[in-house]
Amino acid sequence: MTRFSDATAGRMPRAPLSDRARELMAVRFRALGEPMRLKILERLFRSPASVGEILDTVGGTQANVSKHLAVLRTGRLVRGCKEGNRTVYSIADPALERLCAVVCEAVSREARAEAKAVALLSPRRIR
Amino acid sequence: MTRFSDATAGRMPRAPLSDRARELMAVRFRALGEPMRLKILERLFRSPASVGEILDTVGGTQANVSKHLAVLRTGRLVRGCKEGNRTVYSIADPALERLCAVVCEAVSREARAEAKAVALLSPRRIR
DNA sequence: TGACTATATGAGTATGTAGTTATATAGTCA
DNA sequence: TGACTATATAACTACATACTCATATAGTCA
Repeated sequence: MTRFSDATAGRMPRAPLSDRARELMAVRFRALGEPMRLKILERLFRSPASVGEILDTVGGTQANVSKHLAVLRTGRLVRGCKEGNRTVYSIADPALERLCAVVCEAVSREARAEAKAVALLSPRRIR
Repeated sequence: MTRFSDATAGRMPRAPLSDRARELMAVRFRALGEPMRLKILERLFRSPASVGEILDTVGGTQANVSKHLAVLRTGRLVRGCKEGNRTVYSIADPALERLCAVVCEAVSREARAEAKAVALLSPRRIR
């Protein structure tokens, strides 16, 4: 079996990961690496929703959203549950929102830092 | 400026993100979505290292590693520092290891769950 | 200076993937 | 049953990106 054994809270294991483990991690990160999919997740963080409801929030075509949901399913980030006619999607891993929030904050912090740097370079240039 | 304002610890902001914010997040996640790059980061979690040292650990061609490092730089996950002849790379964001560890553990957990499920389906089948 | 070392980058190829339109599948309701 | 609704998938196009090989850039050391 794949060696994942010595993962420790907040730190990466001391032993190198297996190729398989890195591959699975990459699938998951790749699934998060697309704005439309982040938008879909953002919707699902609020509450579970059917494809139609997601579509109302994020826009785009039904086929496209459906395919993005397939990617998210494959990465095990969301789970789809048939309810009669519809499929209701929900977040599969409770750690996911925190994960996104961490990156969201990092990006936000840097954007602010950059804005400040620009302001210092050209003070009062924009009225 | 881009609106990132109301990020909160561990939760995503209640207000929808801007397209720009989602784009920046996606760049970062995409940078993590590649096994070779995860391998490089794994090396850098241990300590800063020059391209040559990274190359010794992760293998592959110099050109390829160099390009992966460029992607990681663009995503602001690592930082390169010229030291004479060499460029020494290090992790740019201290939150990064935790981020990877969270995903590593999630993947690990599911791999174990799946292994157990398989074992239940075919008990004692493999001697 | 010239030979050497370390790193980055360009060109080219192969593969992946986001998006579209059209269609298939499957549940509901008359 | 047939019409309708909700979702998934196939075929296609356009574009991105991982990799390779070759070359450029820039520092070191004789």
